[in-house]
Amino acid sequence: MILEGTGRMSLNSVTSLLHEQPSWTDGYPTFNASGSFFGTQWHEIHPQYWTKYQVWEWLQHLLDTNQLDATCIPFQEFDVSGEHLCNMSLQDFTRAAGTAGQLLYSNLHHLKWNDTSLMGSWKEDNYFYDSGYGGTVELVESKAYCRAQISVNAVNHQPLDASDIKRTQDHLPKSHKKHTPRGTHLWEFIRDILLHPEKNPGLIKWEDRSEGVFRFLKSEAVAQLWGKKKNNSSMTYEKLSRAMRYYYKREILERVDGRRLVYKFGKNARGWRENEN
DNA sequence: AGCCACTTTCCTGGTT
DNA sequence: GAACCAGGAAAGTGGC
Repeated sequence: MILEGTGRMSLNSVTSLLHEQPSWTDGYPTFNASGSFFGTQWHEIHPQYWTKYQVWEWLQHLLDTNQLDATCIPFQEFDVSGEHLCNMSLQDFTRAAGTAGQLLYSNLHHLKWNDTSLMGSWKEDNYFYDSGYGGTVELVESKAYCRAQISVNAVNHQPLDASDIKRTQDHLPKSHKKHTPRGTHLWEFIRDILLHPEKNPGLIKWEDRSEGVFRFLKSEAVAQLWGKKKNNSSMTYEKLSRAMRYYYKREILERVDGRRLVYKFGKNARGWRENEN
C-alpha cells in the first residue's frame, strides 16, 4: 500500500510519528517487505490494538478506497489509539465526523467482529466508490454520493456489498459512470501529497496556497512514488511532467511560465482549496 | 471487440 | 552539460 493522502494531525502527533518511524527521516518513505511502515499493517491486527498511526491509516484507507474527498473525515478528531476508538459510541463518531461518523462506526464495527485474518481480502474488496474522471465531478455531487454511501451503510451496519454499490450508482447522474478508473489520477496524487505533507515530507510544497501554486522539491522522488503507485519502476520526472503538461489543455493545471518545477491548479482541479465546499 | 480517457514512452527542439 | 520545459506522435492500460 502506498501511503498517500493522510489527514490532518496535530504537530505533536506528526512529530511523534516521525520519531516512531526512522525510515521516514530521509524525506522519502521506504517500505519493508510487507509494504508497511511499522511492520504490521492496520488490517492485520484487531482495531483494539491499533496505534494512533494505524487509526490514521484506516481512515485514510476509507478515503482512498472510496475516493471520498479528504474533507469528509476530520482527521484531527481521530488522534486516538485503537483502544480509544473501539470505546467510541456511534454518537461519539457522529459528533466527531458528522454523517461520515456513521460510515466510520459501521466499518469499525465490522472490523471488530471479523477475524483479522480475513481483513486482507476485505481490504481489497471494499472498494465501493469510483470517482469521476479528470476532476469533472462536482464536489457537491461527490458529497451527495458520500451521503448515499453512509445512508446505505448505516442501514446495513456492515460494509457495502456489490448490490449496494449498484444501487447507489443507479442513483447517480449518468455522467458519473462515464469513465471510472480505480485509484487516483496523477493530479490527485500530487494534490494529496500537498494536502498531507506529513506523509511524504519535502517532496512538493505550496508556493501560494490560496492560488494553488506549488513546486516540486524532489522531482525524481515524486516520480518514483508515482511509479510505485502505478507499479511502474521506470517512471521518471521527465515522463511524469509530460502527463502534467497534458493537464494544461484540460485546465486541471495552469501554466506557470519561467519558474522551474512550478505548477498551478486550474479551474478543473478539485479538492485542493482550504475551504472548498 | 472496440471505444474512450488517461497516461506512458519517446522524441525534437528550446530554455535555464 | 544537466535539468527542465513544450508539445507532437504513438503505444499502452483499464473501464465500459
